[in-house]
Amino acid sequence: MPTVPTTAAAAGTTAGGRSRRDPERRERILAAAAQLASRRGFHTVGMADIGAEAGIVGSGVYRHFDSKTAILVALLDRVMARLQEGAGAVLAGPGDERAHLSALVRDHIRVAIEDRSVLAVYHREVHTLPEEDRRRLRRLQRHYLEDWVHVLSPLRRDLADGELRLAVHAAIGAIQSTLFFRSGLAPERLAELLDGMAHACLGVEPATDPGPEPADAAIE
Amino acid sequence: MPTVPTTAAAAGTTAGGRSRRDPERRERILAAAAQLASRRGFHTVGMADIGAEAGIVGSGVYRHFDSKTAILVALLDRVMARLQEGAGAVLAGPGDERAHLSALVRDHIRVAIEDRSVLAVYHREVHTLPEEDRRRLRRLQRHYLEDWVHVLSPLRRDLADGELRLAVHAAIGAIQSTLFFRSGLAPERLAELLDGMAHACLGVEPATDPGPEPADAAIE
DNA sequence: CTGGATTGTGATTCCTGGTTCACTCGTGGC
DNA sequence: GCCACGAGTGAACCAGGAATCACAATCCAG
Repeated sequence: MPTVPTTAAAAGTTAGGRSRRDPERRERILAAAAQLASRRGFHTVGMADIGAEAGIVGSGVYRHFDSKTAILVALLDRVMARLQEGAGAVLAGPGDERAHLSALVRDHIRVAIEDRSVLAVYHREVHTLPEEDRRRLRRLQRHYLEDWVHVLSPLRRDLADGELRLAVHAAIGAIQSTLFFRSGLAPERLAELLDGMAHACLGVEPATDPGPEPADAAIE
Repeated sequence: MPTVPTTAAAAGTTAGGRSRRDPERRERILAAAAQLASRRGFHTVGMADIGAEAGIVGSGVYRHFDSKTAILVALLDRVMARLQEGAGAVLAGPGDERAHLSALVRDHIRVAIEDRSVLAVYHREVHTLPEEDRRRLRRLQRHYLEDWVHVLSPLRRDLADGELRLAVHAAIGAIQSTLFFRSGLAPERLAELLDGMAHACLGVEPATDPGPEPADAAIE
């Protein structure tokens, strides 16, 4: 009755595949937390749930994270970092404002599709974080947003400062709408449509030139 | 040391203003819950907080609601109903698809600005509800969305079904972006910009005609 | 004026879920 | 092969917060 690893993965001691000691357990925990939290909300999932989904028991998670919120923080930190890196790579690359802006849009779409669940969690749970972490993340978020505004600004001279920010928020909001419902569209088509709508929000024609490749340019 | 009503409001027995028995206590509780939850997240606010903000003690809330989640449900039900009523009034009114669509956009913007906090709570907390309530609300949400799709469809013959839904989601996402940051813009200007961007997402020129007035047409 | 229903209070209960702990087991270095 | 250490386990602990209860104050009928 005991010792039978219940869940899928069946990370059994002897069974095929990974041994009881999983070197990437930490990753699996993060993935599990992201997955569960995006569906049911972070506070409704217990350590037991997260552990189970990651192939261990609830208390075992504490071998990898100090607390439950530490998991959340790690998760959100990571996705925010990913956005920043993308933006950094874009802005460091060649091209004019138009090209840069379009590249920013495309990179955000990429993250929204690839890291869908984590980004959804971010959007819903930042404000539940303890003061300090929240501040830090919000600051990063503001920087990221500022990158967009800075590039958009010369293209939309008709907009005041606050209006530029609103436009950027709206564009990102449009992109992230895909986080909250399953369109069922093929990823390419999805990306294409989001791209068009984000640009429409910004009031800027998309740069036809694919622009600087944001892919792993400045990351590694 | 006891019996001194600690909190602000000082809803004291004799003091000026409202008596200890507030006829609209229920409303104040809902308002308080919306306010607090929109800032700190629903699960991080306690019954004590809600009560305090509403001028009573935590346990007193149970005179008006059966449980904590009952408050949330009442809140979300209400905002969803408001959206529906608006859409119903719009569609019942005169005008072609263009006019209807623009009116839908404007009504959603109105709700997003007026009921800002409740809508924000909705967006973040629907999926934490118990199965049954969640289903019900999601169904209503789908109906509402369907209203938009139905009107948009003839205007965007180039889009497939799933693509129409995506566009609507994106437009609403753009509008609701205003829920999550303080633009500081004047409400009229804010509404104007959101209107433009939502239409841009939908790929439809806004109807210049103000269209049918959604205001309290079919509500009372 | 009086009795009953309603609203509000403070203390108490109770339980969920995060966290800790003592212990076991597998692994990797010597 | 042996030892030390890190990963995983199950039981126990514990706090915080939702919910309950007995009681007081208020309002409204009749």
